Amino acid sequence: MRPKKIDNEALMKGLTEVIKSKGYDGASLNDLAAASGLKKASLYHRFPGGKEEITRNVLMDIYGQLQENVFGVIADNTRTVKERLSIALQNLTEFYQDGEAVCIIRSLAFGKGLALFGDELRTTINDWIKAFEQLGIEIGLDKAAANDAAMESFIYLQGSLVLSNGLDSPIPFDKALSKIRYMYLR
Amino acid sequence: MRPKKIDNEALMKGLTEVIKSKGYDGASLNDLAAASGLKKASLYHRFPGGKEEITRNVLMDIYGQLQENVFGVIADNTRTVKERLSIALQNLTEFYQDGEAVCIIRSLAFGKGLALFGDELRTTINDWIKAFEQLGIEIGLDKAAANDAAMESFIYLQGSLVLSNGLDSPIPFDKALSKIRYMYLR
DNA sequence: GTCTATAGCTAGATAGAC
DNA sequence: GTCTATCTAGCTATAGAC
Repeated sequence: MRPKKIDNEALMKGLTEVIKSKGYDGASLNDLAAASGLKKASLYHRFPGGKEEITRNVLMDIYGQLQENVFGVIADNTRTVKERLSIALQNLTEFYQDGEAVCIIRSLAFGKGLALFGDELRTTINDWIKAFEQLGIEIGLDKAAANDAAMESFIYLQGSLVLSNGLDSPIPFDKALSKIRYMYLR
Repeated sequence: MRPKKIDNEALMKGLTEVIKSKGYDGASLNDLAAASGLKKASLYHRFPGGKEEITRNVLMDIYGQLQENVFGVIADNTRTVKERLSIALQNLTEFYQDGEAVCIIRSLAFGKGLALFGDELRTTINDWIKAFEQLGIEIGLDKAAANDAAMESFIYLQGSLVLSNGLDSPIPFDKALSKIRYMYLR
């Protein structure tokens, strides 16, 4: 087996950057090739399903990162609620580059993206809800209130990213994370 | 001057539908022509600037609708705050089809859309903030708190639409509008 | 003002050499 | 495993008849 010119990690990093910033329709294979360091034909060797397979892999990669750095942290009951929240929110801040980055869930949740990746998107969103719901129960909320709070945390994150992206300001994102923290530490 | 086959209102309606649901990159001139009832070349006669001009017109049209049905209603101090909120939120419910519709602000707030229409998007968002900020001041909030509440209302709307779109459920959108109402009527 | 026809280009995707 | 070269389809945009 011939060694890979670009290892999987570097490859996914370049591909993810393009898909996140340009969206599914806006990202061309030329863009993806340029950002990954491979030629188009080589991308097809790695991902025979083309752009759709590339995007699905990017989405699952991000799903894995969220599981490890957010959902998993939130669920780790060897730490206090406060510690878990601090780590998870810090990881989210890095993940979304202080509100500068676009969330792939949002950029795929309409048009062709929703049709192609709706199942994966719903899984990711539901995992978010489940993780924060459980955290709500731990601080004493009943099931319904915990579900409300979990949805609210997701809404804060997504809405503040739209606002921070649109106004080109990190402030809404930063404030939204503070509000999420406050929801669970009050 | 030869009469138009499709009047401006019907034309904008078809174009808006496509841009909103498919986004700037996802909407092709064939899509736009099919939805508008005109052929591609006729669209260029009406909009010499092509897809960019079409999208800018759609965006400004929506901006006008928001001004009339939301910002203007919110600012109409011949009515009580409660009345104004009820009408504006009802109009938003129709505008976003109970959470089924995609918000064009969100679908344009990244990639090529943000580069091309960033100014118009910022204007629209800032007008939203200003309208709700003024409403907050009317119910007794100080300037900073009113600004916070206004941003929060925008965040609730956008975030709940991402959630409702992603989960294909009207519930988050509906609850978010209730929360906005509650913020100003408590 | 709308149309058919088409130019010119870029998209996604594949064949086959190395 | 990666590349150059190429195919076909679709794209944005324009020319010119009616």
